[in-house]
Amino acid sequence: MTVLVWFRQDLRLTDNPALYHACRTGEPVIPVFIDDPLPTSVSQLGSASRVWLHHSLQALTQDLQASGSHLILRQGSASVILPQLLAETGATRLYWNRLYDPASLQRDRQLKESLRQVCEVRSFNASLLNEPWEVLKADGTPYKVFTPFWQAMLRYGIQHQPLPAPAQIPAPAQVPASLPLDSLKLLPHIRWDIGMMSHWQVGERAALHKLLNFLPIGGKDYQQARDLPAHSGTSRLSPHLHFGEISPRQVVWLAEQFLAENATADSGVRHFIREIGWREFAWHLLYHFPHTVERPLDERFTRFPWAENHEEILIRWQRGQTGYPIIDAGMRELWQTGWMHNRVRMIVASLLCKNLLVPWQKGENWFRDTLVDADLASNVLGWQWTAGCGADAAPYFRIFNPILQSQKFDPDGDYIRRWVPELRERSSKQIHLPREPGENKQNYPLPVVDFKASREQALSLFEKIKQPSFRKT
DNA sequence: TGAAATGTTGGGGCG
DNA sequence: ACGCCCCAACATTTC
Repeated sequence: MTVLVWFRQDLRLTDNPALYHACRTGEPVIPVFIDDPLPTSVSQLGSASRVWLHHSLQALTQDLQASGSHLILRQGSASVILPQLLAETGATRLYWNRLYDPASLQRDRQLKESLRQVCEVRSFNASLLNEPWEVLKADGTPYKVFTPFWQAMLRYGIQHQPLPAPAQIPAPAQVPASLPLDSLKLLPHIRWDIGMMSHWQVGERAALHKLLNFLPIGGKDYQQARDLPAHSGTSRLSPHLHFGEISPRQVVWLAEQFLAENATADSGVRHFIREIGWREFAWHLLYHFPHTVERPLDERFTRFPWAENHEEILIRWQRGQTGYPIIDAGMRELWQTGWMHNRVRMIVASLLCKNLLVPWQKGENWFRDTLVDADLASNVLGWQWTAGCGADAAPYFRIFNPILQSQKFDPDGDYIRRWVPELRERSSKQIHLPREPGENKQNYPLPVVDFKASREQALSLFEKIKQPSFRKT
């Protein structure tokens, strides 16, 4: 009698339903992680995420060890590995926490179906406040607008208090063989990961620490501070949430608790909780509209005339060589740290889609490969929102002016100075502006596109597809 | 979770 | 004192 707990993106011991219920059986528990290259590219982890995963697995291994348990690592298709492990260990139960991306959903459904013959299979919700199918409009259809969705979610509430970490995890008499972590080859050959990871502390304990430090300080005027990329006004919890080092339920629970204990805490904390709501909304949408991973939710955009030959332009954008200081700062922050401030994500995305007319999927792919948080649903929501083809999307005419945005949200230019050293000498007034053609600044490129002209071009192109679609949505 | 163009108002300089 | 112009500052509308 043994329980297999299949870890995926729930790399924590606290509030981990699969692990919790496994321990409650009183039987020996075998935690396992499988590096499973899923067949669809959209489910593959990006390179930055794989680096994070390496460290997160390391942390999980240690935490499990402290509880008397051992994480088993395997590589290959889960539909092959799991039956093997069940046979090998004689386990009679298999527990996991659900994933909600289309490919994992399909795979897990099939697995559940087939393995049910040989053992008890149970799955749990560990990564969302509520199941994506639980909160629906009165007519039973999914929400497409955030505010009513979030109001309904708040009314519905969080159904359970976060679960405690098991005090002790019973180990089997015989621990199955495990691959060494290094053999999963999650780290790159050229060790660019070292610089990136110097910005982060990985693991469940680090995540909790970060949240508890953020609430009292960051909660103060979060609403304004979160828009200033030069300040650490955001929680930076996204990668921890992505790998389940902390659960959204814990985040909301602890934030609510903080509010209850600090009557004077301003609405910043509540606004922060609302951001967790956006993550929830993203998964709600992706669950109900799985095709939006690759195709626009708004069908009219399938006929949008994106630029054909955009390879070189895309590369300039990726490398942070567009000649727009705020854009280049953001893209370089992403490259160097695996993360970008949310306000800047919107600005760089707007430039790519609306001024450079590069299909949003190209930007989405780049973010997916370079972000340590790389959350499929949030990423897709964000890019479709920017392109104007998603749910609750920015109207097509909403085009960010990178200079105005820079002046507004990085008024002293500190963020630009941090990531674009070529411009450090510039005054706070000058630093937002592209290089003038005559300006002697050979190490900083001229702007990749004329903002005003490209804006007008985009407006006229968007105008053409504006007619309502005939298809009912 | 816009930007730019256009419209309106009101204070101050000045003849 | 008054009209006139200029132009911020703000509001509205258009893209």
